Amino acid sequence: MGNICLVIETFTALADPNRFRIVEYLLGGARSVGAIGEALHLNQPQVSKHLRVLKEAGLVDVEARAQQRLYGLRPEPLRELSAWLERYLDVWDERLGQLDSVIEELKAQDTETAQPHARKKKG
Amino acid sequence: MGNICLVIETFTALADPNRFRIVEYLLGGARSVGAIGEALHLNQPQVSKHLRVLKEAGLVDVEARAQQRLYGLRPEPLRELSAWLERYLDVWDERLGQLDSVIEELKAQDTETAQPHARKKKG
DNA sequence: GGAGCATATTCCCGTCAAGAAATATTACCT
DNA sequence: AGGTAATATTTCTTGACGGGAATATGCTCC
Repeated sequence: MGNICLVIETFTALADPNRFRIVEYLLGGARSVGAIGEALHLNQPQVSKHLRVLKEAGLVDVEARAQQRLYGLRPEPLRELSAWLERYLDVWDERLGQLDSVIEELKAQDTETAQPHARKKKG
Repeated sequence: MGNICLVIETFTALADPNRFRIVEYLLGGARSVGAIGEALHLNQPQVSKHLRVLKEAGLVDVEARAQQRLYGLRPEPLRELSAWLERYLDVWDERLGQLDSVIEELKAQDTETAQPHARKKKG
């Protein structure tokens, strides 16, 4: 299980609309601070500050290129998020499965009257 | 593509540690307000307020049971979140694939000197 | 219908974070 | 080294949010 605090930090970082837009924009590839600001109509200090938060959350990393810095996405936090999410999706799928088995059981009981040949899945 | 604002709303709702804890707790099944407060050491008004936010984000729903109300998780927002996430994971897997093909290409160029028999993948 | 429990809402306060403008830092070029 | 472009940081203000206490609503049972 990945550390929970990191997931919350990811949520916090992505809860801000402008940071979310930055991340979405960076999905197209690493970009400079100026390019981000121009594309998203944000002034430069805002972009730098948001990138700072994203960097502290591990969502982006920097690569110096001449006098500008390219920010690009880092997969790790969203992979952790995915791992966290999976626990929930699994539980729901499981519950669906239980529902299925209940349905199956009902069907089995139906056919049981016709043919004495039913099986149960779980113990 | 699910609506983006909903994903941000999900992030916002889960960015608060106590709301996050509530959601984690509810993964074990629907619980009453009092049970949540007792389990997580939160006083009742806080729990109600956090549940309100979670409900407005669609993360929980309520079922009245006698004089108490049972709050349970709703799968939809986290499924949407999963769909959003998949775009990112796909891109990264894709890039890994490209990296693989680059490596393959380099290998091919290596063998090209030995045997004149190399192939390229992409046009 | 009143008593009592479970939950929801309101009010107030402290804190924190985002936005804007100005300034500081860094790196490249000549 | 000075000039300039790109980025980072600071300061300030303001609005939003969480926590606590008190109060309001709703439901059940007698």
